[in-house]
Amino acid sequence: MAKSDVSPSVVKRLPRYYRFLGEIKRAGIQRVSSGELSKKMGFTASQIRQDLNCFGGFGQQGYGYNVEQLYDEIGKILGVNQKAKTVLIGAGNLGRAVASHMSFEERGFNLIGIFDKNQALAGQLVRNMPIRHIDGLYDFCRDNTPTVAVLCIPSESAKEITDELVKLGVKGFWNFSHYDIAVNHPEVAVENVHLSDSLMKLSFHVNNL
Amino acid sequence: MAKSDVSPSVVKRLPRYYRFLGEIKRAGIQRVSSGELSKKMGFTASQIRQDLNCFGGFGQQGYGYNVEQLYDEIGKILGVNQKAKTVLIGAGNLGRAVASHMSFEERGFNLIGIFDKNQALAGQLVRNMPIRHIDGLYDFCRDNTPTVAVLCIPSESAKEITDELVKLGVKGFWNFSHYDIAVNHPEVAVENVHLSDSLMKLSFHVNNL
DNA sequence: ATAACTTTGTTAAAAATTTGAAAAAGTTAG
DNA sequence: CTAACTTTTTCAAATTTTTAACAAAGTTAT
Repeated sequence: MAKSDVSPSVVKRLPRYYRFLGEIKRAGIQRVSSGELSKKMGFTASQIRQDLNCFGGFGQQGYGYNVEQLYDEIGKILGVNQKAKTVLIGAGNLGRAVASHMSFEERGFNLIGIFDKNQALAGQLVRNMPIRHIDGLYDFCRDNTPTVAVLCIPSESAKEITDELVKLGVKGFWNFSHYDIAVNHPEVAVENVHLSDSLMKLSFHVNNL
Repeated sequence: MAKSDVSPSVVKRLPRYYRFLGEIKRAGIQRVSSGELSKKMGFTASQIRQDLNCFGGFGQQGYGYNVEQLYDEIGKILGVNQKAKTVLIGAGNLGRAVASHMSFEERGFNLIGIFDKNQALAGQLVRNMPIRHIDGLYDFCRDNTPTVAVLCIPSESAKEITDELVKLGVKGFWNFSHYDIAVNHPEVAVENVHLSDSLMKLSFHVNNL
């Protein structure tokens, strides 16, 4: 099956598999069956087999899956060995935390620049990288051609900056803002992290236990 | 339809509706049709009508939906007017950013305590609230009975703390750690924010455009 | 080498979600 | 007040996702 035919539901679970396999691999476990994965991950064994089979048979009857091989294969599918040049826009509380906290390199990204509109932040180091003023974004992108942007900015500024970044060749957005990139730019890849949506979902569930 | 019968897919979209209705309400718009919502939000009109109908007919034929009424109704369903007592565990980069950045009060939560195992952070103010040492968590919970916890801690510490919090009566977790609460405590409400999963999903999509 | 056992790959069925379309109800304009 | 129009509600069809079951293949123990 071609990668682009993989259903959204499967894509959503791939990172879970990857993380879990990484854990048991580091724990020294060499083989694992769909049944064991099922018990520890909370998916049905049937679903796990179905998912993994989208990419060709990695398992072996009577044995199960080789942890390291499966880990590597899923890593390849996810592209975690890529080095997509990435800029982060917005170095407020959230932006700085994301910049410092995330292992971009282990997930297929290479963070090459951090920008903020607040002149006072300029020069301050985050992750050993100076915060740059947003005015330099255009030139920076022209010179360094990043393909991915992380948006940690308020939604008011988001439309303008997104439009510019798309023009400058950015193909993927990790979007922490409330601006709806996907509706306005259906041609790029967008992954939204809507923290307040998540919080409201929790509110719903807590109030309906 | 009873709230607990609402399907996960619908619950996932409720916060989107709530946010968007809030925006257009603040912009002074008083009525809206499913067709307009569709165009601006990127769902089909049919789906929107189906979703909103789960909770009883808020709309009126030939007119559409009253923005303010619909906003209030969805707010009630989500429980954003609640004040669930909430503790945040882990005041590292991410924890501090979440504490400072999120509008807990507007989403149904009341943040009453921040904890960290790092003694050096104790007393430091975040959101006008002193960081407390984790050793005080037990007494604090016994005295203040929080019902929700935000976990911004590494997964190694997560199991122990989660077990203790569940014993102390915490019913909902906003989980930024990689520890799988839901598998081990199926009785509580869990909303996971797995940033690295989201990042890997973006990697997949960027590499398969 | 053989037999019993395990576990995958695969197919089919079931369940859930999304989309489409028509009937019912209310609005707006003349 | 009537007729044309808009839009929801509701029902049915199509699609997607999940679950179940079984045959095929390989492993392990004797």
